[in-house]
Amino acid sequence: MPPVREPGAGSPSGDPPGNDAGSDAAGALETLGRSSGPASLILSSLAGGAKHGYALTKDIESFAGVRLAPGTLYEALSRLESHGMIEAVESHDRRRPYRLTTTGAAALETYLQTQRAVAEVGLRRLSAGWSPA
Amino acid sequence: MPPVREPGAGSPSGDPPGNDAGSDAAGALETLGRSSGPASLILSSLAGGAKHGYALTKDIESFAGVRLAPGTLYEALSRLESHGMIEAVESHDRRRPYRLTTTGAAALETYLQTQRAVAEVGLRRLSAGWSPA
DNA sequence: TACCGATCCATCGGTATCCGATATACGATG
DNA sequence: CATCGTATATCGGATACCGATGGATCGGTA
Repeated sequence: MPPVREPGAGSPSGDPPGNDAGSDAAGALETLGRSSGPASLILSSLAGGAKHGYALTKDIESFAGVRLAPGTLYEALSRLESHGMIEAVESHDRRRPYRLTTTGAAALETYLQTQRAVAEVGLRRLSAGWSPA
Repeated sequence: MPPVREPGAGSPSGDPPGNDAGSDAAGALETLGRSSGPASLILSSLAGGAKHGYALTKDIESFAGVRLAPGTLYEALSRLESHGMIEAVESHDRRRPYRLTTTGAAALETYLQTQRAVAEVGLRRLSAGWSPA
């Protein structure tokens, strides 16, 4: 994904139409889930330490206020694993914990920075007054 | 949506002021689109002024690096309109401009604040070191 | 004039994401 | 010993999202 820029700082036609190569971590995250909704929540949760599915559900609910349905959770989990963003941890009881990989951490960081920047653009526009000119 | 809180970690700057929205505007936004991907982008774009569909596509691409497919755009547009988040503006030429409503602006603000806070939780966890303890 | 690329709106079919319900099973608590 | 919280997994349904397609209009230029 190209860097976030706010128009007005004069960049006439700087955007190359050719899309990003897709080989970088941020692009990869975006292919996981249409809007990376559950995926980024799971990765953020695992950034706080390895957890199994049920613990993820509760952690995500506490820090984001979102309760992921079981289907959503396990599907996203296996998708993330097959993309090398997370990996399973050995266990002998019922639980199947997952851990963030280096790839996953890098992808998450880039993604969250973009998310935050985009949110700030919106908030800035709102406080500048959106009423009809 | 419940307030965002990070368990066990002090929040130095991620200080959401007493932001109980009072209305369920934020919750309503979340029902639009699975993860409010395109919807929040459209609303953020309109927060910068009324625009028609094509202009939205280009604006969103410039500030978020995301190109919305036509189908996605017009579907989201009519969904947002039917939920009272945006409204059509009179026009006599080809263009069909839309404008943010008060409801839409309120929902967007709450949503973006949550988004930013959630992103900051993830980033904080990442910089605290996610490697296995 | 004739052409052509950029602008502008809209619909359709396919697909994967997301969800809720359901099934199974273990451990503690009453 | 019944019930609740923990814990994982799968299935079917709904639909958001996407890409392709199809027009129509406008401005520039050869």
